[in-house]
Amino acid sequence: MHLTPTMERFVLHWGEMGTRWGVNRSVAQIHALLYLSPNPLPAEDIAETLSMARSNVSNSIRELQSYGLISVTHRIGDRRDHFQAETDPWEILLRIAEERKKREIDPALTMLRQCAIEAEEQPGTDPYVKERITRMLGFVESLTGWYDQVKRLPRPAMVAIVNAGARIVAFLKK
Amino acid sequence: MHLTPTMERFVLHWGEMGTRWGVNRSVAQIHALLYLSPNPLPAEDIAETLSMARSNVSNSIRELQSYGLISVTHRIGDRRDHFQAETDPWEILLRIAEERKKREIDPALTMLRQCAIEAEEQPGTDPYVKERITRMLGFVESLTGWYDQVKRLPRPAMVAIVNAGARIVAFLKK
DNA sequence: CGGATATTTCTTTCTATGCAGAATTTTCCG
DNA sequence: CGGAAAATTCTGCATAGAAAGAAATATCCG
Repeated sequence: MHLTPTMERFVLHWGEMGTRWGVNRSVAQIHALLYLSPNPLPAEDIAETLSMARSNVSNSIRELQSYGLISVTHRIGDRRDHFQAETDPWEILLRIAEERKKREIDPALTMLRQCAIEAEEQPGTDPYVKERITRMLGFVESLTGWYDQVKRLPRPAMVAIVNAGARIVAFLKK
Repeated sequence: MHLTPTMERFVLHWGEMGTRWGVNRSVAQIHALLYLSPNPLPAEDIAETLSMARSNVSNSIRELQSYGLISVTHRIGDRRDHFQAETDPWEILLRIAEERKKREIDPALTMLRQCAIEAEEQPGTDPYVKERITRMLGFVESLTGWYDQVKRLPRPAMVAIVNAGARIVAFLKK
């Protein structure tokens, strides 16, 4: 697949962004490429277009699949896998959020709960320390609770919330 | 400063989290330590408690300051800087969000806008590619617009929104 | 079954970044 | 003004993680 200068810029920037957001450059670049591509691409093409090793594409694809960001399709008379990306930005955001929650937030919650229990049991624990831990735990719990509810909403509802912006508060007061 | 096993666990986990969220281990560990510490700590103590080089503490402190997460205080008869962390989780979250937006999102927006213009100008550009770029741009713009409004809200309003959870939609329909 | 094509796994570089320690600069007090 | 204490900047090394390439495995078709 041929990259126009615009596509190349997009792919490169997306790749750099990835490194700042918990995935490596290759994964993010492939994601960008598939996001832009009008049609599904076989791994070989991806490797060639992005000048990276075929094995690297293979591993990166696996990572993208674990996020649920890409899917496999086939064409008659071609036994290679063809990959295509989810193209709805909302869906992309939510799938990434879900996976990162699983990988990052859930373990953090476990740790915080454990710390809270320990701090309670250990008699000598500084009350300030206790308080800081339980406050942080409560905060993360309430945020994840909010997230768990909101993520189930139909897309149009999410759009409505975002469009309402800060006016949401006015509604709440009613 | 002495670390209880609970504090140590907290600090270590926070450090690992940091690496997944765009700051390095040292920065996150220091942040965790200061978050837990009942009183402000001088750099020397931090270095000793966490067994890291004094220079490393110095650089990490600078990073934390650029996020607005810590502040400097002094004690009479002691000319060393003493550092203390913001302890309100909401404030912590918002300051991190603000800084990451500046570092990550704003440049991404610039790139997307540039790509959108380029794609428009270049006559041969695939309409699908154009569409994907403008959709992503619109999405990020609307999210950041939402964020810019919400971040200004008083803390109690944010708490109210989070506590309302998905019920927020019911309000919107009214 | 055999061999071509496709894919994955394993091993080996390579490189960016984190961090320690040295060197330098700044600050403050006698 | 010295010179001690504190803080920062600089330099280089060590290492984790990313990516390449080799080797192994799987898939499919004649």
